[in-house]
Amino acid sequence: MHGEIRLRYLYEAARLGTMRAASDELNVATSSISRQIAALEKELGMRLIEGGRRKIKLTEAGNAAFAYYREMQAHEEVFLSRVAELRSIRSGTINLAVGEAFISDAFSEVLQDFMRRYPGLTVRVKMSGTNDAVNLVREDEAHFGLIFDVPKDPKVRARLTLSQPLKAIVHPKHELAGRKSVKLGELKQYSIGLPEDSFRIRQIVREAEHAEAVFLEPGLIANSMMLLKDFAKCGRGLTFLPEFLAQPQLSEGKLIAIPIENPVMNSTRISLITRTGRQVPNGVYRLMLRIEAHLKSLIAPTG
Amino acid sequence: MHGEIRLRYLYEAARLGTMRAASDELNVATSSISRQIAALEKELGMRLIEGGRRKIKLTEAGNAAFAYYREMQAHEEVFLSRVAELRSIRSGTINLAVGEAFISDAFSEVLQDFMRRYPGLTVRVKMSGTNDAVNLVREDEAHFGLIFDVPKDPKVRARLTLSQPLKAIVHPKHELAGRKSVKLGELKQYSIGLPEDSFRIRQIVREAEHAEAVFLEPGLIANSMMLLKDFAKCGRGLTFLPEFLAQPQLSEGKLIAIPIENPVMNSTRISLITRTGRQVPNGVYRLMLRIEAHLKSLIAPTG
DNA sequence: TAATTTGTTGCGTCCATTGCAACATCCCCC
DNA sequence: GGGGGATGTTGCAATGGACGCAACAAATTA
Repeated sequence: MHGEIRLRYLYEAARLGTMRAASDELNVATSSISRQIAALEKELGMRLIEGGRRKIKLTEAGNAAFAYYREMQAHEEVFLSRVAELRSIRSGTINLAVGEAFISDAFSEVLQDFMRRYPGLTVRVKMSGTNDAVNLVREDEAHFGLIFDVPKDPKVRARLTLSQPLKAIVHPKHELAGRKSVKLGELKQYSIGLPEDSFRIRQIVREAEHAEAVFLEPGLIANSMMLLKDFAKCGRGLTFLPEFLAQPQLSEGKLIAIPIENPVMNSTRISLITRTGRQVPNGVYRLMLRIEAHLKSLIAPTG
Repeated sequence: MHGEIRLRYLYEAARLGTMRAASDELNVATSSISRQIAALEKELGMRLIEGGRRKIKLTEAGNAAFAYYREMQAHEEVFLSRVAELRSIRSGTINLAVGEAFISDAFSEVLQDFMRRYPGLTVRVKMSGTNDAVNLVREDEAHFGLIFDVPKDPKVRARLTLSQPLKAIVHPKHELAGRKSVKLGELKQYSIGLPEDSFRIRQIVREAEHAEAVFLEPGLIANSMMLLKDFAKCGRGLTFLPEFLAQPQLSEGKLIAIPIENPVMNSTRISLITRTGRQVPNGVYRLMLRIEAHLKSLIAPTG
């Protein structure tokens, strides 16, 4: 039934007592009111108003229609206000896909700062491997993504790409601490912490190993960057991380980053990606700008 | 917004994944789908589907619209089934206005028998004075009414009118029990039970008293016919009731009805009334027929 | 009973929705 | 990497429903 107007007319007529009052209120001819109500009655196969009287009085079916319309009205109102909320960035959900390498103190600080500024916004962060993150972005499951790589998929575009070599991260008192750079082969003798196979970092390390025909035996395999960082921080061994991930500790001198003489490890980049051609909501756009600024400020002075 | 179709199209398109599938499902041109969705987006001032992709993917606002439509759909379904129920007499409410004189065992038996036959129907009985009952019928607050009178209001029509004189009701062992008839004046010496002033019966009795210049002092004033009947039944005194109200006891010989030699008391009638020109629902009509039959069967053999 | 108000019906008009067709774009598969 | 198929979008004409005006019937009020 396409009886939205029909119901509306019935409702107003019943509410105001006469069709003419309703027609006045709605700025339509009385005949329309009469016709639409009649049509609705025909459609439902029942009388909705008591016949043969002047003032409008609803039958039981009429009352049901009346109540139904009012309820529908309330729901519509809720819906519209929800849309209005969404339109004015004050509400909504931002879906964010971040690759393995981004969960750091500084990053969550940026996030929390943003959320403090837009209290109505919900930011949902999905941490996953780089590949998964790309998929999430391509399928519009995430508004944008942060990955430790540069996208090859044509459906995914990088808004920002920053060079971010993998470096050897060690404790200041570590044997290698003073070195300006190291070769991959030299590291065999040290205790090494590496992420799981599913992590892009691990794959890159593997590529580098392969290129130099070196095989590194990790002493620690973890699925948490934090854990690997802590592993280095307590001096037990070294790990490979993009510099920005260890930024605060590097500044404070609690950790040291040593460049690695290997083309693969040095050509890595991080990207902020969106689906090609996608127009993101306002709130999402702001968070994107914020994160871009953060990444630039973090990386520019360093590398 | 007259966006019922718009929402429907959006819903189907989202549900089926493509506009074409939706157009196929809905038997409309794909262009309509596209246009209506675009119109809805313009109306709401937001994008509802993710742009620049093949398969339809809803934005957050789109999801809100989707959920809204589904909910609305559910409500409509409920409404329609409610109407269907009402249409097939199986459900609904019958509003019944009965005057003072009708609350008897036999009457409630008829009612209960009817309700047993139509379990979905709700019968709401409003007992009141005759005047109130007439008003309820005139204002469509009651589908029909049973009154101890004949209506004078042109807006109210009597479907059935039966003569039903007020008689003196006494116990078989009462002093008057053997009499074929009595005059009003003779009753002064007996204990009499009468209803309250608001009852039509009382008014009629008062008219009769006035006509014969007699004043009856009631020993019992009650607002319950049942109570008055019991008053007579236990032999304490007499009361005035229309015969049919004491029917079962009269048949069983537990009470005796004595005609009164007074034109006012003998010209009283009961009526089944409806509002002039009103077309009553099917269920109501059946109950009406049932009650008419009951009244006729009750009264015809007696008088 | 006359006057006023209210709901209903006939007829011509207007606007939204539709279908068809051409087009731009995208995706898949060879 | 290039065609073939599918998808969404836009232009144009046609259809149909809602509308307004006006005359009418019914009912309430004076």
